[in-house]
This record gives sequence, structure tokens and C-alpha cells, in this order.
Amino acid sequence: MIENRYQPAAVEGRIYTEWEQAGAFRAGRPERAAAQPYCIVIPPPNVTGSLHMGHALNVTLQDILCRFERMRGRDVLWQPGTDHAGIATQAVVERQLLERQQPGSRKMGRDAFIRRVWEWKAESGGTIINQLKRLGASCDWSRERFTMDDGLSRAVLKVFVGLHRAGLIYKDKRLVNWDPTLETAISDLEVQQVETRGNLWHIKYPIEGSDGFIVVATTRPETMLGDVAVAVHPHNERLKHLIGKTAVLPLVGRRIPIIGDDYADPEKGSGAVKITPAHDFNDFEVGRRHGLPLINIFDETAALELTDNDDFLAGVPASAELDATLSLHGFDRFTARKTMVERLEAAGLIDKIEPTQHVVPHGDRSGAVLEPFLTDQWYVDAKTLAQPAIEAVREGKTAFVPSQWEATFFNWMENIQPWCISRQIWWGHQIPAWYGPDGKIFVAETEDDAVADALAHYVDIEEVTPEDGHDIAADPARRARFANEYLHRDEDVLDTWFSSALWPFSTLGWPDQTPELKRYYPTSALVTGFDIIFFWVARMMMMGLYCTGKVPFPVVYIHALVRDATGAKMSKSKGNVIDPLELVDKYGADALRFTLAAMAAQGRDIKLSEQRVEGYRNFATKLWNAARFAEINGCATVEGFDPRQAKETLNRWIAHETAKTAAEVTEAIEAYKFNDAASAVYRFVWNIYCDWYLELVKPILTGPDGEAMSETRAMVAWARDQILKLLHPFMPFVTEELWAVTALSKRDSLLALGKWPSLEGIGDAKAEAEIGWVIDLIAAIRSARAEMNVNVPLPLLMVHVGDHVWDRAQRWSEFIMRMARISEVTRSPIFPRGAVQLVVRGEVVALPLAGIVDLAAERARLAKEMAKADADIARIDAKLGNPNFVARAPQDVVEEEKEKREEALARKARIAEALERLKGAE
RNA sequence: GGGCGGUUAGCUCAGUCGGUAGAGCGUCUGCUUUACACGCAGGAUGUCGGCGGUUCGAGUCCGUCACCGCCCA
Repeated sequence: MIENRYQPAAVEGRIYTEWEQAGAFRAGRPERAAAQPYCIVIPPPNVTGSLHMGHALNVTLQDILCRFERMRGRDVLWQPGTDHAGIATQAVVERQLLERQQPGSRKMGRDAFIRRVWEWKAESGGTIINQLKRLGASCDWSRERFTMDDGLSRAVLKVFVGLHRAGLIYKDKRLVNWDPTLETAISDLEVQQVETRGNLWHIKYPIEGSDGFIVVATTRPETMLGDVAVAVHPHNERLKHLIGKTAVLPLVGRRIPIIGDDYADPEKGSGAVKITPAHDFNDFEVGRRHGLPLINIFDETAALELTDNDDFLAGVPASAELDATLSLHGFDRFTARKTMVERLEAAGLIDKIEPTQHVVPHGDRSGAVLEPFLTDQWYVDAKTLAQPAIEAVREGKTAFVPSQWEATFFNWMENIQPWCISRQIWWGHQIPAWYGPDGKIFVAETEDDAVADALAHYVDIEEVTPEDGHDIAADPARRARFANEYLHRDEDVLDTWFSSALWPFSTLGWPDQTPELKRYYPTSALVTGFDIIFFWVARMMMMGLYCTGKVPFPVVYIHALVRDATGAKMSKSKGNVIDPLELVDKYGADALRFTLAAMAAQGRDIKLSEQRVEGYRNFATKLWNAARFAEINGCATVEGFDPRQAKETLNRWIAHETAKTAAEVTEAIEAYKFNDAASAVYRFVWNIYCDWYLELVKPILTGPDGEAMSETRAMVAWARDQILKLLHPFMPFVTEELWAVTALSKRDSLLALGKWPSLEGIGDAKAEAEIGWVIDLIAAIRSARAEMNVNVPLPLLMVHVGDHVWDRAQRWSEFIMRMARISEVTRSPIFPRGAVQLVVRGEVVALPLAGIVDLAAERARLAKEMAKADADIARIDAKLGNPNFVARAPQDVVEEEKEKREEALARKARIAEALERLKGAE
């Protein structure tokens, strides 16, 4: 006997093990060799990660799709894996070293540190995978990949070298967003612009050969040490006469030109701006336009670097002022700012200090204030790669769902900037570039290839004799020595997203033409959050098209972000994450999954409420008890049972409703409307199957044995089985468990590998009409007696009804008596005095309540109905009285309104009669 | 500054051909009805943010304003 409560904690682990042991999630199961493939690649979570609500939503939706397609018979590959997450992981391990008071990464050295990270990955990298399993994710774990696996790393090298040869990866010296705490460059996307309160310092720069000053306004006075010019707008009436003159940079003594450039907005600040090309993106452009030098005044940690800084000292005469400034060497930028402002104030060079609100770039990982920094970095020519991706979306080869995201995608792709892909950290794919003693760069997939290229080059320029070149090339030991002595590999690693961009095909074996690649690529859909459209989706599109010539997926389903109570994005650094596993522990994975699916309406963020999860836990219990009811009543799956052959109207009706629901659920999942699918199956299970079918079926199941009983038992079990299937993608654990425990003999297969209901052609409008009437009648009686507070059993009179209605009433009398507490159903030609009138689908029935009923209550009830009828009539009359409506509205709409009017009038007349009779009863 | 989304019942949210507003939770009333109190039955609750327009008809389309949020600069 089934227990009366479903206990998720006791079941989920066991069920998951069964799935894995059966290889249920394995792609390429032999019996599906001829099936159509279906493939989703998981957005690889960080190995550092632990499951948060965003993962839970993301994984639930993918699992729904995968389980759905698997049940539809397709050969499903849900490709799992994790991302090495360069900066994040390196930071975690470094923090750990610090906490344990062990030597830091720099002290350990590169190789030791990387070994340390691998060790860390080995011991805790599996955490997130186990958490995904707890949610029920049906990934093919045998194919789990990691972005730093050998195979994937090979793909990375191949793409890097290929893009470099094609001129689409290049090295460039330009300003990058520099994170001074992580001491690495980051990409534009990793910059968070934060609205910050600050000051606008107005500083007076003396003008050479006069007593005058030009006042520049800046939010970053410390960068003035790198100033190379002052700019004013050429049309600035007040200041344009200064163009061509020279200013003397305070604290330094550098002579800098005053130039005309329309970047200097006359309305802003003082109208004049200092130009610091090495420390400001806009100034960099201004400097380039005017051929100005670049003076970098910071080191990698954004501390001042002044002594021995030739650029800084060039052309600056020695002075006490300069010496004082040089003493700031090594100061942090913010300390330097404070000191410098004090000195300027003392010198009377601060014109004013204006409080201001401005945006300051911060690193999204470290939270540090970023510094525009002049460095050599590797870039991807994203503009070129973006073109085919833009085309593909425009042509519909890849569609976003909801489609509004396409605008976001285009907007970014059309304005895309070069992608800085080098990072000055150690954990990641080391850039396959080797430098020769002359600075020549050799990019190759292996060191051996680089050596070969280098030898060819140095023979070519006669640094190495052809004979030596030949000898070195022929001898592995000498090649290694040559590499060691003459070549130096680039220290940097690639942006994590570089390898993620290859994920849809690198996980399938690319660059080898593996059977998996052939079968599952392009994948079938991508499911992800909008926050990584730029980071990941766009880059997969670019790389996929470049490397394989095909879009990596035809559909990108963009789901909502699960936000915290204030609507802020949940993130580890903010510490505002809700732990989904706590909810799983408390209510079960199925309840959480169903909640997320039900709330996954397109285009809206999710604020999760625990009450909702509790409600769907109750739903699982309801389902559980429905199965228990079936078991108690001997309803077991009948092999080969065909619902189309059912004779009982009630059974034909539930078959009809089941088929309708199956169609709704199927259609909704196909359209990625997970919430519609969830509510359709919820409503059916609870409000149709449990509330009505199982209740109506009770007299049959407790009645005498016979054909009706056996057919009904079979139908109860059949409908339950359909429910388990329809619900399985949403609630895999409880449905799988019920699939097993409700079986008399072992089922053919696990439910996870079961067949999705395909119930076309099961429909019965007549059954629907008949059972619909019974339901409406019972509801009307219940409502009336509740309103009048009558609990005793009552007879039901069918008042001057036609024969076929009477027949129907008799057919269902037993059911009506049971469910509406009716003592007997009889036919009456007249309406008895003092009876309560109900109208159900146009037929009048009466509850003889003379002496029982509270006349005042009944009068009130009728008055309420009368008011509603009047309101309906008034509304329809207003419509039909409008000649424009009759003339312009579609004919069927007008007809419908006329019918409604007739119905409302008839209703009103009956209510009037009833009120009349009530008077007679008094 | 540019763009996007939101504003619907006390709360959280559905409502994708324009045709009399829905769910869950909460709330109120009544129930030891032989699966389930994580339950059953019944009830109440909305100038669909404001204003204007299109239309026979607008929560739904257009314009505008307000507030909230996000993305980009």
C-alpha cells in the first residue's frame, strides 16, 4: 500500500541512481540509432560555483525540454560540463592560500600555482555537478567536459592559431580596462559603470608668458601628472584665443600645448579639459588626433611610477616642485590624489571644488576602480566575425525567444569593439605565442611548430645558418634547447569566454570530425539568461559560424533572471543569493522545479516566493494521493487498453479531457511557454481528474462488479499514466516513483524513457456536453445550499423538462445524489411553492425548501442574480443599440451578442417568476 | 544622453488574432463526505499607473506623462 505522504528526501536520491544505472540519459542509445537527435549544451557553470537560483531555473527549463524530447523518442544529448572560469577560480585559490597563510601565487611560481588550482578543482570541482543532479538534471554525465580538458584546449589552440593566420587575432598596444587589484586586463563587458559621488576639481594651469591661467576641470586630479595638453572647444568664445598658447603643468613644470578640439564641451566644467592620453579613453582619441605623446604614470597596481620614468621626465626642467612630486613615487593613486590636491591648494592653484555625481568604472570580479592602462594585449577582430552572426539572426537561422532580445543582440553586435582576450593571470589557456630574441612573434599550436617557424625565420634573415637550422630541426633535444634558449612563450592566458565560445562544438570533439559532432551539431536549442547574451551567446554565434560554417543553434531561449527582493541581480560578491538546495531539502526538487517552470513566463524577472514552492509541494502530495486512491480501488494499468473503445460516458469524457490537456502541454512546451504547460497540467490533475473524475467514479468503483467497473478501473489507471507522463518533465522524481509503485508487474521501461502521450483523435463533444451539465448542476446545487446554509439532504425536482433531459437526469441521479447531497431526483410538471429555483444550462431545477429555507436569504440571492441579469442586459443593449456596432462588427460577434441577450432575458424572466412565487409563499 | 522592460485582486504573478478580467497564496463561511486537512465545499475582493487618441468596442493598438527596474554610453 502506498503511504499517504510523498517523501521526496527518501526517494530522490534512489530514483536518480536508477536513472544513471539504466543509462537513461545516455546519448546514442542503440535503440534510438534511427531516431532524430536532439541536443542542448548546458551553459557550463564555473567550477568554483555552487548552485544558485539562476542555475536552478536554467537547468530546470533545459531538463524539461530534454525529458520532453526524450519521451517523444528522440536521441537526446544534454551535454554537461564546467568552465574553468579563469579569474574567478584563480581568485578563489589565492584567497584560500591567504586564509591558510600559505605562500601566494607569485611566491609559488606559475607551475606550482597551477598544480595547486588543479588540486583544488579535483577536490571541489564536483560540487556543482552533484547539485545539478539533485535537481534532477538529465545530462549525459558520461560526456562531461571541462573547458581545460585536453580536447577542448586543443580546440582553443586551433582557433587561436587559425584566427591569427587569418588576421582576425592580433596584438595591439592601446588602452585597456585594467584591474589594478587583479593586475590584469579585462574586456569591456567586464566593466561595471557605477554611479559615484565625487568632486570636480577646477585647477588653474599657468599660461606661459603671461600672468593668466587656464582652468581645467577634472574628477581625477592625480592623472594630471600624465597631462600632455589642454583642450578647449574651437568655438568657445571665452577661451578660443588661448589655442596655440602653452600651459605649464603645475607640480611638474611640463610645457603642454593648448589645443582646439570639439571634445572639450564649453558647457561642462570650466570649458577646458586636461588631456591625459595614457589614462583616459577619450583623451587617448584626442591625443591620437593631435599627435600627442602618451605618458603613463602608473604601475600595474595603479601606484605612481615616476622616478626613472623617461616619458614622465622628458623635457621637464629640474625644480624643487618636481622633486616634491617625485617623492610621491610608489604612492597609491588615491593617496597621491589627496596629497596633490593639498599641494595645489597651498599653491593657490585650486579655483574651486564642485561636488559631482559621475560614473566610475569598476571591475565586475574584484570591485576595484579600473584604470585605463596602456598595454600590449591580444585582440579578436570582433567586428569582422560579427557580420555573419548578424546575418544569421537577420535571416532567421537563429531565432531568439522571446524575439525582443534580437534588438539587444543587433544593437551590441553592430557596435562591437575589438575583444581583448589576453589576461595577465595563470589559470587558463596560455596563449600559444612565442617571442624570438628580436621580438618576432611565432604563433603556433605547439612549441615544436613554433620552433619550426622560428628556425625558418632566423634562417631566412641569416641569423642561423641553413645547416644549423636543418640540424636543430632534425633533433628533438636540440629543438627543445633552442626553444628554451631563444624563444619565450607569452605569459598570458586567454579570456575564459574564449573557450566558452567554442563550447557547442568543442565538447563534441571538434576539430576532429567525430560522429558526435556530425550527429548533434548544430545543437537544437540554447537556454540561457539575458545577462550573458554578449559574453557568451554572441561569441558562440561568431565562433560557431567561423569554425564550422553553421550557426550553433537554431533557437536561443532567453529566460528571466531570478532576482533578490530588491530586484538586484543575485551574485556571489553581493552575497544576496538564495540557496535552492534549502528549498529542495524542505519541499523536494519537484516542487522547486514546478515553481520555476510555472513562473518562467517570457520576458519577466522572477521574484521567488517560498509559499509558491509549498503550494506545488502540496500538488505533488495531491498527485500521490490520487494514485493511492487508484490503488485502493483496484485500478491498475491494463495492457493494450484503448480509451477510444470506452463505452461509459464518464470515461469517454475523461479521455477527452486528457487528450485536450496533452495537446495543450505539448503545444506549450514546443513554444517554450513553460508556464502555460505547467498550469495546463496542474489544472487538469487537480481540478478535473481529482475534483471531478475521481469523485464521479466512486459510485462505479464501489458498485457491483461488471463491465462498467472494469472499464472504469482501466480508465482511472490509464488517465493516471498519462498524467505521470505529462508531468514527468516538470516533476521527474515523484512521477518516476509513482510509475514504479503503481505497476502490478514491472513496467517496460523507466518513465524517463517512456513514450510521450500522443492522443490525437480522442475527443467526444457529446460526452463533454453531458458531463459538463452534470458538473454545472452539482456546482449550482452546492452553491445554493452553501449560500442558504442548508446542510440536510434535499430532493431535487426537474421542473417541466423534456424527455431527454429527464433521461439524462435519471442516468446521473446516483452521482448527483452523492455529490450534491440529494435524497432523490424526481420530475415535476409544476414549480412547488417555496422552492428554490436554479437554472443550469437553460434547464430549470428546483430544490423544495419550503419551511427550511430562509426566505430572506433566498430573496437576497435572487435579487443578486437579478441585478447581474439586468447588468448583462443593459450592457448588451448598449452595444446592440449602437448602429455602428451592428454595422461594423463582424456578423458572428453581433449574432453572439443577440444570443446572449436572449439568454439573459430568459434568465431574468425566470428569476422574476421565482421572486413572484416567493411572495406567494409568504 | 540612447535603448529596453515593468506598473492588473491584500501579496506574487498570468492574460501572444482587440469582443463582458484570471491563477496560486492569503482572507471569510461551512465541513472528522470511506485518496489527500500538504484536504473538501462555497464566498468576497480589481476606475487593469494617469491623461489623450484610434476603433462599433482597448488590460490588449498608438501618443504622452509619472513612478520602478535593467542594459548601453
